[in-house]
This record gives sequence, structure tokens and C-alpha cells, in this order.
Amino acid sequence: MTTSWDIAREVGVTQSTVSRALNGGPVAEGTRARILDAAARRGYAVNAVARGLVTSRSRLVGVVVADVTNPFYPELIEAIGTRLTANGRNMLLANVGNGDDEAHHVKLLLEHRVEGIIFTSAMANSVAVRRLAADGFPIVLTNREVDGIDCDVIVGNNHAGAEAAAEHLLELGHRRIALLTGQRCTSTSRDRETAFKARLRHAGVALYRRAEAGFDQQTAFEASITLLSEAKPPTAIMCVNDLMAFGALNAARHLGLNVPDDVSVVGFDDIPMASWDTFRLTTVRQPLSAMAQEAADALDRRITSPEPQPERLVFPSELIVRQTTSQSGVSKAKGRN
Amino acid sequence: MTTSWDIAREVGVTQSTVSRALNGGPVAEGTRARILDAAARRGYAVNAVARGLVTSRSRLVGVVVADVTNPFYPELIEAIGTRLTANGRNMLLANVGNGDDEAHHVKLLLEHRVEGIIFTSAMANSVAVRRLAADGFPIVLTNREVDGIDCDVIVGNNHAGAEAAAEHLLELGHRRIALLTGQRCTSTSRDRETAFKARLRHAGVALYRRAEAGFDQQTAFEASITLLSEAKPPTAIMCVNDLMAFGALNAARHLGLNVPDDVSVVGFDDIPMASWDTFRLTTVRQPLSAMAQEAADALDRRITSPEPQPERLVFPSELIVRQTTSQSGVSKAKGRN
DNA sequence: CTGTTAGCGCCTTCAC
DNA sequence: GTGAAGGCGCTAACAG
Repeated sequence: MTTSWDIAREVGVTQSTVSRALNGGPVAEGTRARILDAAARRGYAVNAVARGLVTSRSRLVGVVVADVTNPFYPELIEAIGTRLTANGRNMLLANVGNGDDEAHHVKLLLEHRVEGIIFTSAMANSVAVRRLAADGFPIVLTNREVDGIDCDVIVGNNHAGAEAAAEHLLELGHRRIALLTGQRCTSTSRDRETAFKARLRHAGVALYRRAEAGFDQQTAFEASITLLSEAKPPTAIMCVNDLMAFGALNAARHLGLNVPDDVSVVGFDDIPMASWDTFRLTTVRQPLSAMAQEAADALDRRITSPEPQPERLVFPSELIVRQTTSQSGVSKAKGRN
Repeated sequence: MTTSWDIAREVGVTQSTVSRALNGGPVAEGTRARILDAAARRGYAVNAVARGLVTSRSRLVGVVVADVTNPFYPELIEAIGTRLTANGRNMLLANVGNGDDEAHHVKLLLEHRVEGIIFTSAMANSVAVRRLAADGFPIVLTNREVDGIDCDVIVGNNHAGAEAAAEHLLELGHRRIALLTGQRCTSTSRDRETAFKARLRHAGVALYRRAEAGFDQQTAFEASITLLSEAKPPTAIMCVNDLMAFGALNAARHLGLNVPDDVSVVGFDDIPMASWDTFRLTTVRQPLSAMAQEAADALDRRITSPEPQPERLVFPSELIVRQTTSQSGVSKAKGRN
């Protein structure tokens, strides 16, 4: 691998001149041209490792997600990645799965001296997040947040979204409403559940069933099968994310039930797939790309200049009514199938 | 940030002893314990940047994908990530989109001195890949390959898969068969197309239509709308990947057509979604996780010991018949809708 | 078993 | 505008 010394020797200047030339420092235009030329010809690429050691800025950012295979995260990853690249940084991706080894992954990121970390799926019990925040390490929480942590937070309006969903179901006449949640220790699941139930209660309706699944399709599918196999199944299932709603849809299909005639299904997030004709999912839209971009930018700001006050940004959410919801009780009228 | 000097001072030994203790070198168990303890208490994390500079092994691996939001890639990413982490490495993710700036992304990876790169979506015209291979830089191509490049290649059996799909359609009596391809300069699209057409020709059947889309849902949807809106639409659409098959399914649904009665659809890859009850997609299965793992391992081997001969591994593919394909010509019998 | 000594490749004052 | 020198935090001989 060619070093700046190599090209210095070739051009006949000092290594420090090469460094300056490459970084836009004060160098005679003639020498700069020769240096740039030599660098290009030899396919020279600055050694970010060495540079990072001296500048103590690695130009690396950690992004931790719970589950890349949940299509929600790629949406975030794409937007974050674009933004990061624009800012001249690279993304170290950590896929923590159930979160058991989040600490391990974070440690690895830290070893690589990432300049900051974006957590897209923090859990309430995440010690790593808590410690980093306490240490003043640049982190931003997006999608999920954690109570009592002093850092930038970019989330959607879970409260309003879940309320709108509840209202929608109520208006359609549903009374046997089931809620499919994710892991309890996540703010998304918890906040959406709380607001959803509150809105029902406000209308004098009690939640008919509550089932806890992972945030994935498979467990949601299984939970839905159980729910829909009851003697008196719910007429509507609210899911705390779209992937789980797909699981519910699959379960209905599996049991030969018609959506929305036999059962209505609502999701949350409005990932692109939700609008596919195969699903036409009624769901709560969150401006995912915008949130992700903002997360990347917020981290960038915090890295470059430790601001005084961390900010908590809540992006608006909006109910998108498509075709997985309909009036309750139409099933018998039209007959099954 | 605490350095090894800090903990050396605290414990009362030299910095090099600390280094040894941390790396499992020969150190008295007593001192090691005290060092490890101090390190833990101060939340010490080795500076991988400094370590990388001296060892010239960054423990970083680049993974470049064409489009994270194509659910195919997250499958790969997950498996690769797991494997990488097991090998004590981290993944620098590069999402190159249409591939225009692949060179730029690769340069960034190189600057960070990744020890190797896994290309999951190389294009035939990728100069970066070609140059890296020529330079003997550790790379492995998976999913897509590039002709005339001397490096490890891990792919599925596109030939056999596409042939099996063609045979299946032929056996079902289809004669008006359309093929939905991806960008021409990709081995996956090209190989699948070639084998598919060859099998048809062998049966004396000419391809009825050919449409080129991106590898994404949207363009496949649009192309399918066009195909299915013809006066005499194809009775079957073969897609070079599952995401495009979903696009075709969506298009059929959009036009009020029934799959498989009105039109059969076949995909390629068998990503988990394909088996969802909403899709029940007939497709060609490729052992994605196994391939991804093998790619990670192959890269690992090549990094640790530059082997003599790069190997080209072809994983078996297998037609999975689900419910998006049926006998041609049943549509009229049952009537539309 | 532990301390001493060189750098790894680059940026950055500080002189000139 | 350019050169010289120091050092980022760590590993890896080499002594002892």
C-alpha cells in the first residue's frame, strides 16, 4: 500500500507537504497538482487508521439495529447511510438481534472509536446506552427511546398514531379489539399500547385481547393464529408495527379468513411494503426517511460541536386508511370466504 | 478515554505488560487479574485504531450491497454479520444503490483499511472490483459474479434454478411466457435469463415477452402492469428475483387479476417472505444464509492466509412450488375474478 | 515474567 | 510555501 511518504519521495517534497496538499492546506498550486497526480496514478488512499490515531476522529459511526431482516430497519439504514456518506463518514453496522449481546456489540464499536452511535432499537434495560449517555459520548436514539437518558432523541408520535388507530377502529364499530405488542421493554410498543388502550377506555371499550410477540412476522403470525382460532375471535387486531401486521394478515389468510370482512388489521410505521397491492395495509405512517436523516444529522452536530441541550424531536404520525380495515360485523352478511 | 498507559500507571506496571495481559500474552496470573480488573473498572476499550495502525489489521470488513431495502440483502447481511462478529470482525456497510458511486464507496472502505470486501452485487462493468482483484486484495463475490476475475466466488446455481422454473411452467402448459429481468450487466439476471430461454427453446417455445426492470418492486410492478395490460397478456411471468415477483403479484392484484388462475408468477431466491401465506410464491430456493456464511468464511480464510487458488463455489438451487403457478388456460374455465 | 525500545502513517505545530 | 520533529495508542521484538 502506498503511503504519503511514497508519493512525497516521488514528487520530491516532504511527507508533510503531501499531507497538506491532500487536505487542502496552503501549498503552491504547482506542487499540489503534481502531488494529486501522483496520488491518483498510484491509487493512493489516505490511511484513515493512521489519520484517526492522530486526529482522534475515526470518521466512523456505529448504527445498531435490532433486526436487519425487519424491513423497517433497512429503511432507516438506507437514509442514515446516505446522510453519513454525505458527511464523509462510514457506517459500522451492528445487528444485535434480541439484544442479549448489545453490550458486546457496543464495545466493539467503541474499540473502533466510532465518533458516535445511533441506536435504532434501544431497550429500557440497556445499560450500554445509559452508560454512554452518562459519559457524554455522542449518541442519538431514534425510533425507540429510553426514559431518563440525556441525549438526542428522534421519534415518531406514537401517542397520536396509536390514538388515531384506536379511533378508526372504534368508528368502524369494532368492540372486540385485540392488541399485538412487541417486547415490553421498548418504548415503541409500550407507548403505542398505552395510548391505544387509553383511547379505547375513553370510549368505554376494554381491550378484548392482548398478545405479546417479538417484533417479527413469525411470532406475530403464531399469536394471531391463536387469537383468530378462538371461539369468539377479535374483529380487529392492532399491531405495533407493520411486520407484525403482515404476520396477522398471513394468519388470517392461513385460516381462510377474509381481511377486512372477517377481521380488520392495523399496522404501524407504514413501511413501503404496506402500500403494496398485496397488502393495502391500514397503518400509521411515520416519516421514516426524514427521521433517519435527522438522526444522522443530529449525531453529526453533536459530534462536531457538543451542544448545550440535547433535543427530543417528535415527528408527526398520520393514520393511512387502506383496505385491511372495515366496519365490524359485515362478515356474516357477506358470508365467509 | 482511558489508554493502556492509564491502567499501567494505576496497576504499577509497564504499558507493554498491560498490552500483553489484554492479548493473552505471557503474564503472571496475579498481575493479569489486577490489570483486567482495572480495565473493567475504568471501562477500558482497546483502541482498535492504534492497534490497527501497528498490526495493519483493522479487523474491519467491507460489505457492499446494491440496495438494503431489497429484503434479499438483509438476509445476506445478517448471516455475514454474525459470522464476522464470531471471527472478531466488524462490518462496514456500503449501500451503493444503482452502482454509480461504487468506486467512491470502495475508496472509502479502502481508506479505512478494511481487510477485505464482500461484494454482494458486483456488476460486470465494475472497475473497482476488477482492480482490487488484480491487486490481490482480498475480495469475495457472492450472489453476483463477474467474468474473468480471479477471486473467490460464492453463488447459487442460477442455471439449474432457471431451468427448473422454465420446465415447471412448460409442464403446466404455459406457452405465452414473459421474463422480467434485472439490469443486464449482472450475472444473476443474465445467467437466469440465458438458462431460462435455453430451456424454453429446447421445448420449441419462444419467449413471449421480455421486460427489463431494476431488481426492485416498483419497476417490476410497472413492467408487469404493461405486460398484463396487453390484449393477449402472458399466462406466466418469470421474475429473476422474489422482490420482482412480488411486484408482478401486486400488479396482478392491482388489475384485478387472479394469481395463479389468470397468470402464474415465479420468483427466484426464496427469501423468507416468499413463503408467507399472503404470497405463497413459487420460486427457486437458494441457501442464502449458507452462502453468506461461506462468503464470510472464504474472505476470512483469504485474509488470514492468502491461499493458492481462489475457489468458485456453486450452491444448489431448488424449485419450490407453492401457489402462484397453475395450469395454463384454467382462467376462462373458472371465469375471471 | 516484565521492562525498554522502535516504529505503524499521518497531522500539526514550529521554524525557516 | 515548505521542511523538520513530535506524537497519537498500541504491538512486537529484544533484552534482562
